[in-house]
Amino acid sequence: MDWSIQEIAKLAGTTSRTLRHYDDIGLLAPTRIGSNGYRHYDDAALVRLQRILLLRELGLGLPAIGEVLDREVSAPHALRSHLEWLRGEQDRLARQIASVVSTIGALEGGEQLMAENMFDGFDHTQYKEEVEERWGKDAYAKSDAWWRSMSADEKAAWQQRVSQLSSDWVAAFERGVDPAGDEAQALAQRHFEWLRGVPGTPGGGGAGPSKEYFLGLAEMYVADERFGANYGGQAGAEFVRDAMTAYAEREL
Amino acid sequence: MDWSIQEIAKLAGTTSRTLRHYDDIGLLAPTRIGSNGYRHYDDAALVRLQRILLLRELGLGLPAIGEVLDREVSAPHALRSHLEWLRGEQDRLARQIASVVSTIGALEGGEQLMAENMFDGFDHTQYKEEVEERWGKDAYAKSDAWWRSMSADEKAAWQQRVSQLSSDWVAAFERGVDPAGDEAQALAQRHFEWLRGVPGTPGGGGAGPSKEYFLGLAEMYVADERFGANYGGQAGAEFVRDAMTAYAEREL
DNA sequence: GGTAGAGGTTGACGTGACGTCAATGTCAAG
DNA sequence: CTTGACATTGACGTCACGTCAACCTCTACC
Repeated sequence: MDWSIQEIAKLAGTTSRTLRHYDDIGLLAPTRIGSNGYRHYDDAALVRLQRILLLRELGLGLPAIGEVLDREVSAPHALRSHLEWLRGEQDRLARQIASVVSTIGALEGGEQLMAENMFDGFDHTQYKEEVEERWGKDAYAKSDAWWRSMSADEKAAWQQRVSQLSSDWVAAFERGVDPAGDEAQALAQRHFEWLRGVPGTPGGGGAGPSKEYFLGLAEMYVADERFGANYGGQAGAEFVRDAMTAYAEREL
Repeated sequence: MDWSIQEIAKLAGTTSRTLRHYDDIGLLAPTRIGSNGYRHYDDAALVRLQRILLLRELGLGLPAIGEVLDREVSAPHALRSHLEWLRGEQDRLARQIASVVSTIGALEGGEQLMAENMFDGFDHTQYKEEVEERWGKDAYAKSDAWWRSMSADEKAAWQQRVSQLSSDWVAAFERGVDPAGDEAQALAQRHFEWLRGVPGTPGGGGAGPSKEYFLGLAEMYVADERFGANYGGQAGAEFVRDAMTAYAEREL
């Protein structure tokens, strides 16, 4: 049982380059090195190599594989934490796919690739037509002009406030508070006040948004997945909508 | 509208390092570079940056983003091919998760991390206890001794034959042939002849495997997800099983 | 003994999208 | 003048190798 590097590579279904790499990083040393520098492997090395490749196919990283084979951690333990990461990746992919699908749909519906994230990560201007139809033709233009008129400092401060509001929403949602309770209603009020500060939204700069606009916006948040992404997922957006709806019914 | 690199980074929710990177790769050049070398950006750059970040969140690569923004390809087209990729990744992850789960289960059931891939990517020796119980105590030992007695060349040739058989199975499955038809039955026969060449399997080296062993093996292929992975997935394993079962009923 | 040809070696670059120093220059404020 | 915040370029590290490049070794054949 004495194989050259190519032989053992073929036996295990990998390449000699990979074996040299495993030697370099100390994962699998050759059994013996000839006086000519050639690497030689025996059957114990083949077994170790096949275990390496088995774990590699499961997606483990080479350092983690080394720890398992050298008994520093148990295989089930390593696999279980690896499993968490795999599931996390799967979730991330699922969300990304949903976003891509919805974006393709929006683009094919004739919408433009708009700049997002100016207001709250949710591009209100994306709904230009809808907004114009419902609240007047110059809403978008006014909003845009207002934004462009701000200094860099003002914009940064604005964004700071926006992201604070957003993360407070997420925190409340994750703690599982009641959308109709005091805490969520206080957030809804802040959201209302915030909208009052945005010209281009009906009521912006004045008395604040109308009940209909506020309710419509809440529904749009749920309808567009990209908003949800900034508010803790679809369920987060629904939480925000419920709180906003309750607020509107009570106060507006 | 003239921002420093830090200012525009904050506005868009990214870092100055990222902006320098985008400049380096030609994705987003600063609007103006001062005599001191400082980068400056205007609102057109901000819009472009935000589009970049939007597409980046969907998972597109920076070169692909550049092509979309420079109108070399349409956004829906780019997104659709990206979507294929994402779905492929999702499938790969799902299979990997299934394998990890099954491996954890096997390990916790007291089994060892065995070397696979010696015979057909499916480690028959993993079923040592089952094999011993059903076909005699020395089956595993004989198989192991036989394998170790081969020269490197013989082993490589063996693996070549094995992988040829495997890929022929996959090809037949993917073409959707009838498991009970001539083509699949010819493959089942080759599988039978192949098993006859494996000592340690009942009938190996002699008249060939028994009907019960052949049927049991076919069921094991379906039961273990790792076998399926080498034969075109779960459905592939089922196809192989059906063909083998039909063969056994007809010929053995 | 010369010469292919197959196979071995080390060394180094490339992949993707930046994070993270390191060394150094610039600018406004006190 | 000093301090501190911010700017620059340059270069390494990430992960698991693929892919040359330049060179050495072994076997087979004429």
